[in-house]
Amino acid sequence: METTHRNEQQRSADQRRRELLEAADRVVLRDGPQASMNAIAAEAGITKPILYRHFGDKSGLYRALAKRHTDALLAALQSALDAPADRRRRVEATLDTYLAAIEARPQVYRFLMHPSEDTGGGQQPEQGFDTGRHSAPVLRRMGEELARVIAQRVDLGPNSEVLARVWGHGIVGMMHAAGDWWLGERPCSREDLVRALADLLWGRLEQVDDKVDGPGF
Amino acid sequence: METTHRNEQQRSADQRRRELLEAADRVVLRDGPQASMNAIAAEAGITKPILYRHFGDKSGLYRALAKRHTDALLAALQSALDAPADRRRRVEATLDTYLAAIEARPQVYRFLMHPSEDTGGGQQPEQGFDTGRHSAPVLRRMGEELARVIAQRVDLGPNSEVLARVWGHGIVGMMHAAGDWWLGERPCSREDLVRALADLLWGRLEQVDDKVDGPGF
DNA sequence: AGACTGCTGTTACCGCTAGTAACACGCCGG
DNA sequence: CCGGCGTGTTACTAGCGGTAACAGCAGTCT
Repeated sequence: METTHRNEQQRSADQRRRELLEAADRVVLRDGPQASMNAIAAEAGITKPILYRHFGDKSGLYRALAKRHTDALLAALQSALDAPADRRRRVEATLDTYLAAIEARPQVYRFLMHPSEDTGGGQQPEQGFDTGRHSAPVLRRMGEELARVIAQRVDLGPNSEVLARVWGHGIVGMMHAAGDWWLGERPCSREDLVRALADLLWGRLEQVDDKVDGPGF
Repeated sequence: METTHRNEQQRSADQRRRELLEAADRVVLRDGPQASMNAIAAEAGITKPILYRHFGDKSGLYRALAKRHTDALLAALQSALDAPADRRRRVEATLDTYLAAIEARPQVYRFLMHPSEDTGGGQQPEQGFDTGRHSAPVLRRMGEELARVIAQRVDLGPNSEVLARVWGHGIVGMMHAAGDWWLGERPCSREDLVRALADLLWGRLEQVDDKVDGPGF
């Protein structure tokens, strides 16, 4: 029967794909985001063209690889965001979830934060200089998700949609940059960092007093 | 005289270096951050080994190139940060300065935001997985500068130093992420974006009301 | 049976990259 | 005249992403 054959083939292909992704995961965790296709193929016990048949090109493989981790991280953040508690506690829980994730597996974090890798190869001169677009896809998705939650739960008045998206991306960027710096220098505990960031979001920048010996304003 | 000769040589070398940097600048502006050493050498009218004698390797050239732009951007931000006005206006002016800069020259912005390019070449397997460290140097410098200004002008109570650095890097990350997203989608005017971000920093997240039809909290 | 199709896998290659070794010219002080 | 020094070149290596061309093995159709 043809359909059965097709299904078996399809199942086998999907299974193969999963195996390849797991092998790629191991190599990326070991060698960092610049792991070569050759190394990944060797880890999977095969050769390069098979990888290319499955994923098209390197960025295809990396996108598939990133999607798994991104989905997992976003699910964790969603559950923190949906916890039954007041807003301050939910914000702190979300920050802590993100920071705990990057603390637990910095290599995965580093891989996820790499931007789209551009065109990589050397053929097309990529004539059209596309604007900005430096951030990693995971940050975009987190920003959009947070914007959705903000717009859904909070009354921001007119222009609420755009305002929510600004805040979503801004807060995600704040979390990311502070987390990246903290991960490199470890200047304080995770709890302290969470509290400091939540304080910042809670308007302490407005409330704190000027220093009396400051430069006059 | 030997010293005269030496000085002339030195002056000439410095001038040459500046010429090379300007050529590299043109190529990076045209081809993006993945501009090749060959292309840069051709633009400068010379060949590769000279570039390598001047800058060591690609990341050396890129660091020298980035330093110029970073210094210029930081100087502009400093003057906005030092303007004689109240704190809210200074914050808005600083945000607007940054956003205007990335809006005016997105290619430069994109180049600056590229992280350290790792080891690039293929020699060392980079066995020791260094932690995080994804952010571009310009973001680190901006974060540290802002932290310095905050710690100097604002009274944050105990642990003020660490707190100021958290806020510095966090605010810079917020500005960067929101700016990157805005530059790609242009969902609103620059003034609107500045106001939205300043509002966020000014504690509106605390003040806004829950939506009455929200999921119950 | 035999030809055909589709999938998996290989080897061998292309053009590109970063980076380097080795050699050639000019200019200056001894 | 000659040995150093700085400037420049050509020609090369090793590795990368990506691909063409081919080999073997299933199952299907005539």
